[in-house]
Amino acid sequence: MKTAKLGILRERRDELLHSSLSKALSSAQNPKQLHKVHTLLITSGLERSAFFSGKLISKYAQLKDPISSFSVFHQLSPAANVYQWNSIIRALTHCGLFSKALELYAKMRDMKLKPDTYTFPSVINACAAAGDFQTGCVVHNHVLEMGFGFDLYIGNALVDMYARFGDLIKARNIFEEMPHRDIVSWNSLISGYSANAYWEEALEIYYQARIAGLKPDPFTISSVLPAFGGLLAIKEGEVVHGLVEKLGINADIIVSNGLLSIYFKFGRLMDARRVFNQMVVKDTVSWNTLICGYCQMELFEESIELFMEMVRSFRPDLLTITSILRACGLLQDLEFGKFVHDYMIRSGFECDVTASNIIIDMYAKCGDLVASGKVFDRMKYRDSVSWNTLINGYIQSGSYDKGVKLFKKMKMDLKPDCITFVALLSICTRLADMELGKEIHCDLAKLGFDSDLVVCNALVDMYAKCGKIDYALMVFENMKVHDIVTWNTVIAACVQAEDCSLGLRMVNQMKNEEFMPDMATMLGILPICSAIAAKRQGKEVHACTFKLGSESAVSVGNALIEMYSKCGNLMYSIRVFEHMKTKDVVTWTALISAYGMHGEGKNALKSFEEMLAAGLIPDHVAFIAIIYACSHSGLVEEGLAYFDRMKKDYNIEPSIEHYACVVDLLSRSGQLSKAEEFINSMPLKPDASIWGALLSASRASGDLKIAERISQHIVQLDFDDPGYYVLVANVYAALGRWDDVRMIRKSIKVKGLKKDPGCSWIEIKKRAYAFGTGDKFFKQYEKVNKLLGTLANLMAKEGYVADLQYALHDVEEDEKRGLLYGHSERLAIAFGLLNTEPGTPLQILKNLRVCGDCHTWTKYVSKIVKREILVRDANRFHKFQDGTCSCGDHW
DNA sequence: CTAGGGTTAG
Repeated sequence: MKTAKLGILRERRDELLHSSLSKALSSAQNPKQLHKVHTLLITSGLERSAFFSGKLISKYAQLKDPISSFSVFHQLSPAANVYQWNSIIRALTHCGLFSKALELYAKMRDMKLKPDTYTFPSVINACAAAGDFQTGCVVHNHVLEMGFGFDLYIGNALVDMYARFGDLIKARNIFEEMPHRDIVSWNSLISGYSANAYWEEALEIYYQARIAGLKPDPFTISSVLPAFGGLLAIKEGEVVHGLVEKLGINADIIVSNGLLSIYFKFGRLMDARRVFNQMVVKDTVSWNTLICGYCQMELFEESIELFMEMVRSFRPDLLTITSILRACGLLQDLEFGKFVHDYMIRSGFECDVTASNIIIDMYAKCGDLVASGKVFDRMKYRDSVSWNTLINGYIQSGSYDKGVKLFKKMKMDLKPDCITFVALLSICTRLADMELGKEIHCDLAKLGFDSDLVVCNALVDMYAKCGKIDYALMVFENMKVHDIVTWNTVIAACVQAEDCSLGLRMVNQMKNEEFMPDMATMLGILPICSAIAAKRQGKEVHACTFKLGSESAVSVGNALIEMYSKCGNLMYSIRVFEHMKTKDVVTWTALISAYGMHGEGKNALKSFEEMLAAGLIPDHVAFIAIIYACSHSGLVEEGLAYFDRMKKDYNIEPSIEHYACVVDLLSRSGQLSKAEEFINSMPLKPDASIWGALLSASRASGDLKIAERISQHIVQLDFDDPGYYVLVANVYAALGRWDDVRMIRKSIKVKGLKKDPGCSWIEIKKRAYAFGTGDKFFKQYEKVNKLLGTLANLMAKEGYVADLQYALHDVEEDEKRGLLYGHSERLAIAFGLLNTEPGTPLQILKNLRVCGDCHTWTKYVSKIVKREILVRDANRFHKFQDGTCSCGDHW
């Protein structure tokens, strides 16, 4: 009786002890309290009880003390039961000791202990977190073998694991086959898609969950927000923001941080700011997102101010520091950058690879490559980004050889990646060093990077800029996917190779593949339009710039000015110029050149002075433009004055192009001997362009004595441009020295040079018609020939006499006249007259300079047929009207 | 069992 009573009392006491210890255990907030409870458990002999040992293990893990967890477990084994094994595996996983957790799982199986459904979630979690795909699959098999495939928690863990491995197909399959799902299942899949940037899929699952009537929780929202951000789905993002308010989860810090982040991605600074200001609790991530967002919007000064504000109440972490270092680099604020670097070292973040990489970049952007190199050398571990960043730093500072050297060192240490090769190719491009380029091409092909889009784009660019358009096109043809940069590069390659028709075909092909042109595309197409005077396409591009909102970009405006002027519409050039809000030296130079081409020298002078008044400093190109403009309007004194001012006032050493312009200026105005004197007094060795300028002028003015002397100079120079040989041959032809003509023609052939055949174009009703010299094989040849005959008779009455020195073959006079008839611009003009309404102005394009006889001929035609005829030759525009030409014969 | 912020390039 007594013992029974005692027994009941003891039981009652044990119960009370048990429950109070249990309460104390779960409410322990810190290691100190926990150790106290642990001691009590030991003294009461409850430490190893199934209930308390498991709790202890978990509680230590919760307070991030895996060693104590393990020591509790260790005292139990080998007698530990499944519950205790589960606890230790979960504890180790929770504390990040994944391989240790997996080791224990394997040991548990070795001991023939049967895992239960509670074992697997943490084991799977450990595989996922450790990135151990193989073990993950093995564990998955165990799950199936044991018939746990339908367990909700295990299924959720598996979805998460495969998603982390990037195997979204498997994750999706498991998800689809789960007999029961909860919000965690949906969240795991959404987050898996989001983390792997499968934005559309993330949204698809999110909307499915919504349709299925699931209530989103903070996990759902923070997993789906990056997808809205990634797709720039502003409207939908705002809807989610509304939903967050409605669900009352706007106080969740991770949700708010997510909202903050997407508003920055949308470029909505004010909305981001509002989210941030309304946050009751902020953490380091909130501040980092804010600071980083300001950096993304290029508000670097403001981001540094925010950083200063942050440090008053928060301790910046590694990510704060790296964000701010990026800002320092982009601001080139070396001073502050050094300060932050120092702070980082003091905070013990120096060993972080990413942070060190950013520091290398920061110093490089600030131009201190020595400091970059020091940081690089001090790093214990380097990844490919470290190497790439330093290589790119050397490239930016122009130390290409150092970049190449570092690349060779890198190859001995680790595998270069596609970014490394892009950097190296840019070295080849900048140096136009194709030998190195080919070497790099081989290197990267061996590693399989020749299928990488960005690398291929860089290859196309490299070959094109090295002058090998055929290689560039070969790489392009072999590419499986293209992006907008591919097209822009290949279009630029065509421009570089002066193959306008190929360029236009590329533009069409690009449109066929439904690529939206961007600003770079426009800047690529405009020079093509300029070169072939494709005004219609040029106008289309102009319209496109409005659609893209890039019409106010300076570079676009500059290209438009050139395009309109080369297409013969000076007025539009001026209009574009006047509408530009910001104008740089290039803008003014484009306008000055436009006036120059159209023979409006006075306006060119005026513009030049206006440019100076606007406070811009002319560069060497601006001087070429103005001297050229003077030369084409016969403003000799003014041109010479600018040549002097360039040296005196702007300290620009004249280059060969400037000298060529001055020679042109003097000789066009008929001052041939002065030009020759000028050449002989030049400090630079005159090249073909210098002698050529004088020669063509002396031929035009009929001074064959000088022409002959100059020709000898040119022949002696022995260069590779066929144009000048043709010029010399023409002089000998005019002198009737046909043996010399034959000799020159032969030497062109021997050198393997090909002269550009004369060619003219005219556009009628959206179609371009091209005519070569002496062409007979076109549809309306008979009609054209008849019209030329009629015109010849009318002209003869007006006093026109053919200048036979421009017929360049050794034939009888009558035949010479016939040859002149066949000059391509005459064919084009006659064709134009036949196929347009009377009174319509004609616009002709010619690849070479107009010959003297054709110039005279066209003047007569303009008077006889009462038409305005605009001819663009290789140099400039000639506007023929009522028997005169706008060039005032200065062509 | 599920969530947020950082680096290099054409």
